[in-house]
Amino acid sequence: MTAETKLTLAKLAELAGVSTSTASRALKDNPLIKKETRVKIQALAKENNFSINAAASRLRTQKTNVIAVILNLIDNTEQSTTDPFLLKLVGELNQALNAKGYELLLSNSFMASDDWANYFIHSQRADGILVIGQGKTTEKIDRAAKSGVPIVVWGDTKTDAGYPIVGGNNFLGGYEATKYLLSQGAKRVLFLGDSEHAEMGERLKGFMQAHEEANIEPDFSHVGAIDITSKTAYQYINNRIKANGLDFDGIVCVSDMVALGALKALKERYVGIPSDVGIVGYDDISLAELMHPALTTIRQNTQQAATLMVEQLLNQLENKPTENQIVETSLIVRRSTK
Amino acid sequence: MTAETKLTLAKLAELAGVSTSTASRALKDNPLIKKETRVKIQALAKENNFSINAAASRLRTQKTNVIAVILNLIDNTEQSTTDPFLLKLVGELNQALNAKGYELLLSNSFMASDDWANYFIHSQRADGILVIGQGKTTEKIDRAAKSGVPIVVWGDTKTDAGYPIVGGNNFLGGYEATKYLLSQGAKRVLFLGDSEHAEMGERLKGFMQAHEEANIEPDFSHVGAIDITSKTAYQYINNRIKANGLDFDGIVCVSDMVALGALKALKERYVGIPSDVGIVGYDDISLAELMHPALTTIRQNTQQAATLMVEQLLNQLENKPTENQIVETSLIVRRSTK
DNA sequence: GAATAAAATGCAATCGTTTGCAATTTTTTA
DNA sequence: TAAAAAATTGCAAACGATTGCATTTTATTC
Repeated sequence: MTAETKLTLAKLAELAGVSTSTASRALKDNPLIKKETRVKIQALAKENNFSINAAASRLRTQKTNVIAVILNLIDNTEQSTTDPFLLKLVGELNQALNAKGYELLLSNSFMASDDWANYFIHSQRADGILVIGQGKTTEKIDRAAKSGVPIVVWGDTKTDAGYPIVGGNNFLGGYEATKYLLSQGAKRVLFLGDSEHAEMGERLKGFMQAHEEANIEPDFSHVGAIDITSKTAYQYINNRIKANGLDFDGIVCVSDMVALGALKALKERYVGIPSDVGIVGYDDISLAELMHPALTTIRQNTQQAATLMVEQLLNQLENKPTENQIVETSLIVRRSTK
Repeated sequence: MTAETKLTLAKLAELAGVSTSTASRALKDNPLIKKETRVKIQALAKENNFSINAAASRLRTQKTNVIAVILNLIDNTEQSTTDPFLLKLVGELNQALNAKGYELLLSNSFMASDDWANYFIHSQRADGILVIGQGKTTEKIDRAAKSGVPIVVWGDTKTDAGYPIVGGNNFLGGYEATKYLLSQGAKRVLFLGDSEHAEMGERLKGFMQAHEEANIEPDFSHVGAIDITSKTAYQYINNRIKANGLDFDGIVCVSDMVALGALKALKERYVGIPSDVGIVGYDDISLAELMHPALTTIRQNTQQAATLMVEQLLNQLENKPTENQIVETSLIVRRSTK
């Protein structure tokens, strides 16, 4: 029915009785073209459901208006595909990018070969890269950045790298979480998370600092180095109690998911929360307040995070200077702490 | 440093001392080219970090190897950006698409104008469209499909549309959830969800059927028609109890998120779960088993869902026949029911 | 009303690949 | 060893939009 041969700019121009150059300019509202002509062509385009061929346009302009977002998974953990915080961030990035006229190409670090600069940028699939998570090693990121590709990373802002990093104030987050627990009377606080991971390492430092200020010697046996999933947290707490009994009265978790795992293990053993053990999570995912007890946690403003990341990336695309950015972090007190 | 002018196929060919045609074919392992030449050029390409210009390639071949995934949000609900189930599905789709050599362009229904066929396909941004959710009206989907665009929808498979739909067995899910509650002695079961939404409507039918088989007259006052978020569920249960007292002893929820909201409201009022009220969720998101009590729920196999959707889409791209597909659905019994 | 300036439009090259067909080289056959 | 067949390679024309520059049209000035 409507199977006229595909509508191209040339045909549209012909329909309008102008040249393709005029048509092209008219569609972009170029003031070089008489206003009258512009509106006429624009109307015609709308009427005929015309839309510019992106492939051709990209080839010609050397610009794609696409940004690749890479979920930088920690190798074989299933974390990221599932982690609500990261996925939420993806959603926010999508909004933020759209608002600036960009589209979002989603990737994870498994595919897309190892050479991001080539795969995404030189191949003209995208104009820039947003990486979610530093992973355990920043090798790939560094390589891409070194080759001059516009790139922004969500991670630990204390890392001094050749590219802008946007992240929460992890030190402060860890500090406040811990301080709050201690101020409520906790004496033996556990840190649950993998401190080799840069962001988590910062939080651990905050954890230490809070102890120092409270004149409590942080007991390193209380620092649990585990991979960041609820399942492992659950197992860890279970095993620990089995082995040592309840030798702690507070937990600082590196994510709400981890907190949930811990919470479950404790509840199953009838440990009172917050009476026996206080728990503080991290991220403030939407479920945190639905928990019972509702989870005290450190909120990271994902919307702001997305906006800042996109901002920094656009700065690079426009050759403006860039800098690391810190996202608001705040302690949300709920019922899992006294 | 490495700022030689950008490497194109032509230059690579020159380096190798062959024509661009030969180079092009060699890179695709075309048997037309002598094996020896092929490996030589491939090696050279790897060595020089060459990668084909996607824009040019797409223009020439009229194929993008990109699939657009549209989160078809229900207008101004904040649902989808947050809903773990939908985001999980996105993650799985990404994997499934990558496995078939496609990339994933993420969109939500807010942007991308209203004319998907044009915006994504005719403009050569993508080869096909995967829609997550039917929304309240399928208008946009219908329009896109009518214009002959390859499209697959996640939704209610009972809908008879001009395009393949992949979805869970919603009738069965609703049926089993309800039947289980009734079999455990529940007498007044609430259905929590918006039955105007096609998938939810099916679940409601299953709900009815189970009642019929158990010879219990489903009391329509027990069908709560609410928008599907945990917040509204929480409010609904709160208001209801305030108004009517505890006039039910079981809840079938249309999502785990809704179940969590309900759960929270009940717990706050010290309603025993499952002793006073049994709850069954839907989706089996990763948090379901972390709840306390762990949530009985209907699991939908998202991985299978993603695989089937991609399969149906590829069928369309290859002009093979397509059909609606039903994803495995199973009752996972945990502690929120007797 | 002619000359000049300003505004509007069109020409044609270009972006980098792919591919039908023609041309060349190598192998086989008689 | 020449002719025919098979195996390799190269030529050149697309794909559809954008844009510097030239050209035409319209408005302004004297």
